[in-house]
Amino acid sequence: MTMDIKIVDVASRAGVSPATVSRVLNNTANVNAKTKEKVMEVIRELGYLPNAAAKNLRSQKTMTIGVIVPEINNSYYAEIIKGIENKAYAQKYKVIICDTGNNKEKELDFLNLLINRTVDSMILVTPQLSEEELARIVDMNYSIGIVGRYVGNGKVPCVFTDNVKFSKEVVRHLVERGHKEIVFLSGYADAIDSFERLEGYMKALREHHLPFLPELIENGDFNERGGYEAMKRLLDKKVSFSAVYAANDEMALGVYKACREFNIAIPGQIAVVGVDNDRISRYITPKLSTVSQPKIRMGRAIVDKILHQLEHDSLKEEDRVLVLESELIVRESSDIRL
Amino acid sequence: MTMDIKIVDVASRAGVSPATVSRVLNNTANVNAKTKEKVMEVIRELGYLPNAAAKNLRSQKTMTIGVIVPEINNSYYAEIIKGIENKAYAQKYKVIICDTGNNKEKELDFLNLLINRTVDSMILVTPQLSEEELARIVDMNYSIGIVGRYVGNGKVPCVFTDNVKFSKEVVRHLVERGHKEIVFLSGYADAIDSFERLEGYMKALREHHLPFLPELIENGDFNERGGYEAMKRLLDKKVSFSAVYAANDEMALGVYKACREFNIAIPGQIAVVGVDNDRISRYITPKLSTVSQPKIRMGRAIVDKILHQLEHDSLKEEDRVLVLESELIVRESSDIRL
DNA sequence: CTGCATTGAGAAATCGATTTCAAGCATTGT
DNA sequence: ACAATGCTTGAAATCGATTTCTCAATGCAG
Repeated sequence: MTMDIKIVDVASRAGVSPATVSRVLNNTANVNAKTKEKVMEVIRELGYLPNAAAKNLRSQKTMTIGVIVPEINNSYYAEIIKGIENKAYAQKYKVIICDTGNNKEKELDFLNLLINRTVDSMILVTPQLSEEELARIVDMNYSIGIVGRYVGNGKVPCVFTDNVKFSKEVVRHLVERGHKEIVFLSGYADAIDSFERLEGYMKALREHHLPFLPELIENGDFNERGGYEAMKRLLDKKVSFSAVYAANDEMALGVYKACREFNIAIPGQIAVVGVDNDRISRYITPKLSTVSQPKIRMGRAIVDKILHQLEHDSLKEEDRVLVLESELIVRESSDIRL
Repeated sequence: MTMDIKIVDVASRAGVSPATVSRVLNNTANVNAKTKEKVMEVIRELGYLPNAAAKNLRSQKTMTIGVIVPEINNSYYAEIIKGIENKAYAQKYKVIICDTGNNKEKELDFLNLLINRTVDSMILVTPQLSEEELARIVDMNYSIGIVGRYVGNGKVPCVFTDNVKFSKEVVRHLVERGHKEIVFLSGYADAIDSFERLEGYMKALREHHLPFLPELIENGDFNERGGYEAMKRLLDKKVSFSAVYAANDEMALGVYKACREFNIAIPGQIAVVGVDNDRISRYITPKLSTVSQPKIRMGRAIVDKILHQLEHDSLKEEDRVLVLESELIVRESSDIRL
């Protein structure tokens, strides 16, 4: 064990009381300039750093926020985390992470860090919890923030992109390229993102006076494999279609794989569009059209809101919800006139 | 503010002293079965969780480890973090992360969390710090672990793959395919990985009785752009070569880009091999030959060693260092006879 | 039935900071 | 010259758990 240096050590060496050292350290009251100088000198000399646990206990703050993501090794979440960490660090906060691996148990367990005061606030990225479950936490006056979905509760800051809006844009783009039979490849059927993207898809169809054909909807799981299998089921069904809108790039990769296997040309025979602007979308052949979301900015933004709320104990409703713009990036996989 | 439940609340409600509640909670001494049952019931009833700061302060432990990586949104580091987080969680530890963005200042600053006892241990992934700097920390009896490079100091657990060994394998593979003039694209010239990969490259040349030509070495920065520019410099120099061994996949992507621009066929005119088995390497055309490292396992392994050392206050030398096997994956970009 | 070991549980000390309370001293105004 | 005010500072309380110390009650052997 290291023999750590404590505030009393600094105090006695500087010939003052611990209270004074604390005052110098935190600039929390006037201290004679000379005394202050002496104390600071001793602090430097001994390389003193205040014990975190003691500080946390007394101040009832930890300067730490927790982040819960489904999968940390997925560029979408990794970038959001980067945004969160960078902003947090700039505000002197630390970040504890939890990779749930889509395990709701772990998500719930991790929320205990909020209750036992390990963290001051918790950011949930596309949580599995329902609105009611979130509400219960907030009602106990714990601070949480959500990334990736809208939350009705008037106290929960949230940051996300408008799934409905960009989905409509994707469909419009495909329609403009002459497509009339467009498949929608959903993610988890119960995920809010899937739902909203489907909603945008349907609204766009209506706006363009195209019929909604239920057989053109298939469920995946947001993973490559799910996209691959969904695509094979579609091909088996022998329904006719000329374009696929996959709820994310991962599933679009699955579509690519299936097409390669069945010798279907992209975009010659089938156009493909994904969502997320995963790095791979730019490198794969043909380059994948996709929707880019400002992931790092989303991370930074939620931290902003949470810390504002923590410090001011409130947030105006118009500041609570932030809808960030997403952008349709048309690349080779859909850029062809039918 | 929530009115948190404290141990005294549980105690009074159960008609016992806080000491007894603590004993029940931590199984640290005999408690009458009946009393114990009653206490546990009250704990469940009130949903009591012990305040973390108080616990940390008294027990001088935080059950938290810090992780410092250069870039969290880079699949290589993200996977290592995943391994760390998963293993840590299984052992009831939390993980605080730091994304330095290759900023040594931030790396040093973050190490203070070790000194102020925010974390029990710190894992550095390919740190910028020198052996001496690391030694200084360890000599003050702080616990650290290293991923991605060997450390001489007899107290620092480290986990890595043998750069020299797999570099020799890469060169052997290229030589077997008939290449004699092989470029080595280094990462940061001062990074340990660059150095060791270069060493392996040189040793392999010697073993195969090939001359070492300094003009075939170029420096990059481990990023795509660096690889791209290095490749252009090489082409400018008009030296002759038929293969490129890039110190990581990122730089190999840069090589791809340069080749596309100059209409050089891969692998027809130039073979390319990278390192890391980045997800993209499998999706890009032509598929990139690369070296895969067991990233998640590396993360899990370092946590194992650190916690063992924390608990037993020692580690046998043979347990301190772990060299994991890497695997050369030959794909299209190099799989052709010259 | 006495003496000694064992079990069970409370009172109080402790971890290392911050903050309140009170007081000493100097300065200013009348 | 004396009260009032402001500036510094230290002593002690506090945050909420864990752990040591102590002692009462019980069990068991002789």
